[in-house]
Amino acid sequence: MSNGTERPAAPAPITTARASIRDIARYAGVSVATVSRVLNGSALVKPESAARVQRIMEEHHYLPHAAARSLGRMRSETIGVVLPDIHGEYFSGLMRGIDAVAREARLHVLVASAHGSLREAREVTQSLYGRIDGLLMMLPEAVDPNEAQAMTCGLPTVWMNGRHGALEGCHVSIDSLTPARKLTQHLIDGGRRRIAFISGPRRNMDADQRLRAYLSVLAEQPDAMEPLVLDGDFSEESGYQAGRQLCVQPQSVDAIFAANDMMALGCLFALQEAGVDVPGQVALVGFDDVPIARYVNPALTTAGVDVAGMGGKAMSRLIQLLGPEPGEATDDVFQPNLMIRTSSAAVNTGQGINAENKRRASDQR
Amino acid sequence: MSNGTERPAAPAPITTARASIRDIARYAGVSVATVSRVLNGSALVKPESAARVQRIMEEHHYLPHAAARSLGRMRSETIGVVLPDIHGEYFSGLMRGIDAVAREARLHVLVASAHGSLREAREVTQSLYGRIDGLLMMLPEAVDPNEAQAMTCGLPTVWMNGRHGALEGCHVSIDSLTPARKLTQHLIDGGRRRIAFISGPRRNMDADQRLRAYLSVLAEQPDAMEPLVLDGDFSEESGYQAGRQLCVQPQSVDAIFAANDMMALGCLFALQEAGVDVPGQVALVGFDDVPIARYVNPALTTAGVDVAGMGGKAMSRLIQLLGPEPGEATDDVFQPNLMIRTSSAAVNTGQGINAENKRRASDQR
DNA sequence: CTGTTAGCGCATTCAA
DNA sequence: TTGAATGCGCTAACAG
Repeated sequence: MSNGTERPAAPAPITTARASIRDIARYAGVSVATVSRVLNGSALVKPESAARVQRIMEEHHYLPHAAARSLGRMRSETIGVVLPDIHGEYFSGLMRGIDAVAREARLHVLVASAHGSLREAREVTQSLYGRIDGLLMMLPEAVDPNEAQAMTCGLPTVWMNGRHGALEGCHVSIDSLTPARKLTQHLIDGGRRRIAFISGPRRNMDADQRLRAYLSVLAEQPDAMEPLVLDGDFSEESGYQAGRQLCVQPQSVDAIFAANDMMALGCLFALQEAGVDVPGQVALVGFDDVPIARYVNPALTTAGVDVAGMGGKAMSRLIQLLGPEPGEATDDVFQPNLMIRTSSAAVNTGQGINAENKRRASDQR
Repeated sequence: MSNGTERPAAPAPITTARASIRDIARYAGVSVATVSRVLNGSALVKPESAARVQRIMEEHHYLPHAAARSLGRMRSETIGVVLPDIHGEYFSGLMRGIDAVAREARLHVLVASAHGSLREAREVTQSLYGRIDGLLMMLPEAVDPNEAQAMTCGLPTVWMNGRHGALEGCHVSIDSLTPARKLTQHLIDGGRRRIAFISGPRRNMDADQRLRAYLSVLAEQPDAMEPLVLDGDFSEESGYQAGRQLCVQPQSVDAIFAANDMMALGCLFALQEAGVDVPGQVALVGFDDVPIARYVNPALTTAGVDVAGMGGKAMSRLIQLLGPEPGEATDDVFQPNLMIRTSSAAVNTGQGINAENKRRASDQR
């Protein structure tokens, strides 16, 4: 490419190796520095020169080489996003929020999934070094703060969803504890006492908070039954299975708290298949407020989590971190709103309650 | 950083500017080339030297700088993925498929959304130049083939979902036409004649194929009603609205074909809210087979689209394109499987059919 | 097996 | 307002 010493006229075919800044400089009859200046919008260029350079660049379909530029200015204008996995509405919502803010700041986004593994998270993050200016991190599970700190490779980092021990730095997260407590309490307030819980993935920090909230509220409620926890993994399939399992002896339970909406929906369909009336016989609540939650029948009570908002906030914070005024460590916590809908209507207002359930609920109130 | 001339002992704190390859070379008492060799696993290094270099690298938390490496070898080990937008299961499924293959090949993934705009797709792609080795492209709408070609910036590209005119190059897509025809025919075979269609976004290539399939099958069916197309945009909300609209005069329609599942689900919930029996009074089919489709009640008939599979295939093809044997232009078309479920059960087997519908359906068969 | 040398494409002093 | 020179961190011949 471009070893000629004269100024060729024909624009390079765009499928071929592209012109470099030197070629443009030569064609335009200026120095490389000048081309670099117009590239970066420097004011110290004579308008005519600038125009000529511009024209030549267009004629040759010139594009600056990002890697070279990165190396020169030690900045890639790219942010790395490391996530536990790539699944469903949660992932897409997060990415949408991140992308919206990144685009505004003309930043690129490099996504990497840890595939649920801490080791992979570490590896992938290291291989990002030199390719990104900052990091948005969400680990599949809690780790030692030193370990977490080491994983950033010294890059400016905003942690999402969950503090790792006493880890310093900037955090953005969604509180699960409070709304999960409220949801459990809401079921109790509705006259439910025999509440089952469908858990999320083991070691997942959100799932864990939700479970703990459920357990703690039950513990404070003397006339509630012993906790009943069914295994789930956040998939509708696992919710469906849990629902079927509960249908074997539906009388033993009058409410179900699923750790996320997809499982709640799977569970709902299992219950309906078995002819169990929701919320008449069994109340049901989820977590996340996925778009479909309000459309199902009965509409699903849940906690409205603004994942996109959190992603956007994380990106904003990171951008500030990269700027001249990084500021102190921050910790932004998003509070979900409770979306009380039909699936958790109180027993005395529910329809089609069978006598036994009704009696028991009244007895215990 | 690293201007010393001797060999310091203390490992650099990882929060500080990191050591470069030169520093490591100096500390290890070898040349930069040797360090580079162990970095790239060259066999031409004496084991002892390699071990020593390895140790020094670890002690200093050395990480090679990706941008520098990119520049040196003119390869970034990164793939750019340009998508029309970042929404829902479709996006996450696609990314999951892409990521799975990319990870195997130790490639990074840079995502960029065009936010529905062709202009933005062009801009973002250009700004990716020098940062990526290849491109996975999915445009928000069909464009002129030259235009499309120009947008690649000469980068090896695999096009996803939809050929732009006579554009050459590698394509991977999912056929919507055939399954959409089959779904329409399936409704007719089930005794339905008054079939409405809920459309997707204007100019979307998939949505367009599905609509055309619906129209063409109806045109071939002399005793079917005139096409009735309601506007939608692929969101459950728009499906819900369309469903409500249809409920105003439910007798006028005995089947609904929604251009995707989310709209079908929104529509289903609107119908149920209005007390319309599905599939008794109205049959319903969607497209995509989102995870939830099989769990709703009645389970949704749809076309099973393997987006993750398509994404993975696109990535595989691109990897080949980047290798020593790029091969000829290819065109892989994925055929969705029809998932016939309860929501489209034939009229004579449906339950709770009202007399009027039953009569009409029989008359027309 | 190892070191020396010369880039990769661009940004950025420092002079002019 | 411009150009020449130097360097970013690493790779890749080539010579030893």
